[in-house]
Amino acid sequence: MLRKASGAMLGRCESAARSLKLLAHPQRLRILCHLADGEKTVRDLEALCGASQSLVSQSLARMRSEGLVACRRRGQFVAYHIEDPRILKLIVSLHEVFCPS
Amino acid sequence: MLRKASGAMLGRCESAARSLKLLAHPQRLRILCHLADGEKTVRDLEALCGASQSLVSQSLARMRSEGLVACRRRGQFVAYHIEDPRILKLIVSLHEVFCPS
DNA sequence: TTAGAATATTATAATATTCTAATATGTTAC
DNA sequence: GTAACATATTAGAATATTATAATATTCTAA
Repeated sequence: MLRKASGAMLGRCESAARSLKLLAHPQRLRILCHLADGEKTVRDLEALCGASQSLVSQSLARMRSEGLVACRRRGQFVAYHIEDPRILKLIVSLHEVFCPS
Repeated sequence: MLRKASGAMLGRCESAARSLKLLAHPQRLRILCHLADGEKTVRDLEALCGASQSLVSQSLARMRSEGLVACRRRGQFVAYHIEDPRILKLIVSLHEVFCPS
């Protein structure tokens, strides 16, 4: 018994895919994994991920514009955290699935 | 306390990102959601997703080449199913996160 | 206010992805 | 065999993504 996909399903897949696209990149995924561990500054993330300042900043900007992360200034630094609780849940799931202990 | 990302983490992010890239597309995500519901033929998926034969077949081929799905011939048809149990888990997680009941 | 460090932005070349159309292959029924 | 249907593959234009380099902004300390 095949039911045509509902409009709701189409929309949810669009939306989920848009978020997933941001996770589907090694650099951004690494950033999110580190943020899942707690707030980090751009500088921290550069060091943790071994990526250039520009790339880290661009990655964060893109994820910020989609509401995945948010930031606040801490003195000289800008500290980022995961803003969307759904993304945090996904990172946890990804860890369970891809990082068996 | 910042620890540099381990080599293992780098590798796992690469691998997870490679899989996620295949989920991060509305058309392919729809296909996977339908397959999570049970085996489907290419023809079924064309109808369910409202996509062209070529596109559905290409999408399936790409996911097949990465081991996400597998297929078997059923008479005149070819029926696909989710092959990688990790992908099935992810689809379930995505449903929990993006499709609140 | 100036220097220097941290972050953001912009432009761009290189590369990858997506979708469509055309064609090929495989299967069943006759 | 051939017709008709199901699936796969190929080629290609349109578009999107990525990483680097260069520059701009924002803050702090002196």
